[in-house]
Amino acid sequence: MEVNCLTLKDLINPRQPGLDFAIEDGENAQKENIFVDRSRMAPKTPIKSEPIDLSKQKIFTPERNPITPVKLVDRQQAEPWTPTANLKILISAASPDIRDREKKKGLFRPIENKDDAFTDSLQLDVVGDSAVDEFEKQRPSRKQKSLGLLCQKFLARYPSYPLSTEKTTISLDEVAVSLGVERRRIYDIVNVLESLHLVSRVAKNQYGWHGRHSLPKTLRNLQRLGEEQKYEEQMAHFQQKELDLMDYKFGERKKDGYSDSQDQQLLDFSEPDYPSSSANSRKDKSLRIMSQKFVMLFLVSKTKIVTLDVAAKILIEESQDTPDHSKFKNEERVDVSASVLPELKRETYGQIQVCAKQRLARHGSFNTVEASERIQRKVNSEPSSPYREEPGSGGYSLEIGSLAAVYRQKIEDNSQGKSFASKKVTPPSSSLDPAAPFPVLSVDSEYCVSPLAHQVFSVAQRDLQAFSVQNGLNGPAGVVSRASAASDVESLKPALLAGQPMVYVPSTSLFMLYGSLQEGLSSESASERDSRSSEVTAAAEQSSTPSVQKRLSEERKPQEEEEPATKRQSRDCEDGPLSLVMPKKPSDSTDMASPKTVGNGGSVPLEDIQRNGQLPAGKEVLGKATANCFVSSEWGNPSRNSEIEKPSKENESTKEPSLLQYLYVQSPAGFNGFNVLLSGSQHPHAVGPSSGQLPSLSVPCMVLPPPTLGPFPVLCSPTMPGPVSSALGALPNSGPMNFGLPGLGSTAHLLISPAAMVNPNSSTLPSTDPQLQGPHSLNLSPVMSRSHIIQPESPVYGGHPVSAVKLQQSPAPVTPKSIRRTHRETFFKTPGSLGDPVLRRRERNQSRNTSSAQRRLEIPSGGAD
DNA sequence: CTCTCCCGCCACCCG
DNA sequence: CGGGTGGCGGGAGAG
Repeated sequence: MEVNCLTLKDLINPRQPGLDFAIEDGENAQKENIFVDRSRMAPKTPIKSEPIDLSKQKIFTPERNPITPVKLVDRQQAEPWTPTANLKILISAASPDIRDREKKKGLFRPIENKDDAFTDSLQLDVVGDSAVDEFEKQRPSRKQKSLGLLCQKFLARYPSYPLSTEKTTISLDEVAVSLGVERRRIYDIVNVLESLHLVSRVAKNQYGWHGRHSLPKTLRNLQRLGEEQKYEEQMAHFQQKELDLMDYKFGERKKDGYSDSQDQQLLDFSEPDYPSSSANSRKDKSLRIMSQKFVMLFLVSKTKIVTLDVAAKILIEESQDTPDHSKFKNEERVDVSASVLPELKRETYGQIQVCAKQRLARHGSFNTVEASERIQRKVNSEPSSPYREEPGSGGYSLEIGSLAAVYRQKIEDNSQGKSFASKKVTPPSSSLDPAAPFPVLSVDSEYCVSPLAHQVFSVAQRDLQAFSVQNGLNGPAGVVSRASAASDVESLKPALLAGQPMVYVPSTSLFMLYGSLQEGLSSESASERDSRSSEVTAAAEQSSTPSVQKRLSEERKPQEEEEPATKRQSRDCEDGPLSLVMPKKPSDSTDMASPKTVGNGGSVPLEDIQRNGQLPAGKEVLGKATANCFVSSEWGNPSRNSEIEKPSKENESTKEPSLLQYLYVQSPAGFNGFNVLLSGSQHPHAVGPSSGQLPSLSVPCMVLPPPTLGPFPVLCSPTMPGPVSSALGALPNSGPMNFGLPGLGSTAHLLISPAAMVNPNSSTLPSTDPQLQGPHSLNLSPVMSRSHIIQPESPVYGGHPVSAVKLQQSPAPVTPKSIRRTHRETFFKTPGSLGDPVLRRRERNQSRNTSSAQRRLEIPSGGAD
């Protein structure tokens, strides 16, 4: 694997999720990634500065958001290598005027693929000529252009949970420009999102961004509709057929079965009358409707496995009105939907494939382990082929059960060999212990925690995957990692298990969907939330050592309860972004998928698990590498939503959204291979007032196990130092979490500090924003007692070396004040959410006052939902 | 070679 | 009638 250090640049420009993932070694994937990175990196200029002028619109913040950079990223991603991407970046970096001009010229549009020439020139300036050549060589592959990625980019531009007060307008043109794609593509995305009510059309060229607030409801409704439609049955029917077909094929028969005729019986129902669908005249509805139906299928599916084939059949049947050829189109529609919702697509797709295969192979029972192995193999073999659904080959996603199995094995293996890592990494057990107050400092000192922020998280979500992959976190089998690495977002497919615990890979979309679902489902009680997570964990269950976790969880609960109001929001954040999704019980009427853990996984007693929600997450993480972020996020989040946003604002205040979201340091000295993820710019900075409030800072950090270690327990360091324990109690997030997997034993622990630590005085951090922004110079807050200089030896991507960062650790105990939720929030937030500049600002302002310590999130009334 | 799905033309419809 | 939308064919690209 390549070394993975994130350079500041990287941090600065949050890459898109998808791309990041790709980073892996996978040949193809890497190529892409690499290029992308380069392009990103190439422009040393503040890439993020401003992506594009979305600003025109009133409230949009998306652009500015840290995430916003996504745009840039997006572009890059979209056209990663292409000069165009660079060009775009440059332009964006450049003054608005320039941008405008460019736009006018229409450079961008053509740009997508074609402008190379033009871009080249530009790029040259910024980047080296050679680079250009390379770029040209590698044009953006189709993958890069995929709808899935595009969709992610799109989503990244907007806050997941926009304040109600704020209205975000989406200008199709702007988006198209910023994403470097044609409008036509944007329509596809918008239509799908519209079907989920994430956006709604306001006027021509104008869509309103609703965010995920209503997503849970929407999903519930869809689920309900799907249930009414009896999609589940249909699916089962078709799936069965599919399997049979496979068998037949092998046997000799051919696909008769497939034919719809038989199936049609099931299909009688009429189209869903989903309100949202603006089924007006025209076909237009098709995409929207198809999307909804597709989602419905997914939601309804107990197995959570939905093959495109099956979906297409069902949906097609429903929409028979259209002529035959239409069928084909419908399939395409489905495909589009799937593309937009990559996770779903992949997952389902892959899963089915796997199952079928297995079945075929073994006529019989499906051995999870074997299955997983196969999958791994496949994944390994074709990491790079994101697109390929791998029709025969397996899927990327694994069932929890299989995943867990593999995972465990891997863990064992790893743990044995790599125990060392765990040793080192794992700081004082005490630290881990929830009860123990917070080892944060110690951790920091030991591990070089940086006072950076949570934004990290958002980034982390995206990048963690990459990290993990790179780092070799792929532990469990590499399966996950590889899969994720595979390239695009798409490759990362979470496996969703319908009633079961889900293993979720953090992909934006999925996150959104699932997170929301959870939220919605369990709207209220934190406890439920916990339970969910616990469920999720189920898969991991065994592994976890509950004791600590339990404690943590216990502590948390109280806290959570304490802060009901906040909870909601926080919850959102938590659930949403973080996610592991576990369908819990749907508190609400519908239980979407949730409710029961079906089972693959686990049978872990919920009780134990509950607290462990984290653990599970951890497991997943292990499994999927990427998961890390999520996990942490969840923990932390209890109250964080609002906060999260706030922080972001703060960043923004500086103006640039924090460029740095987090710093990834590859095994700095002393770490034994552990990589540290520092949150960047998160400071609460808060400007004056707030700063005062926040005396001490702890730095949130994540320690990533060395590549060698596959699975690892995650340690979250609460931002708070000493008081932490209390803090924990107060805030769910705050507590350090230790996730240990039983099997892991020696595995390294990840420390994640959800909350960012702020420096009380901040003197050190004063310029946080700038610093953060500044790619190169980062000052970590003095918080750290010791200063570590971390040099990223090998930059992960482009290899851009990150400038060395010095971390000063200040033993100083962090006071709660310092801690700002902001960090955390950001941390946990999904990329999209993070990005919202506007929110940040507002929140920031609002939040500023909130002193509180720790983590109480005060959510501005408005913010709450 | 097969198959997926991206591109973008151009028709549909709204205003 | 103009322009926003988006259906749908063609073909590039990936396996």
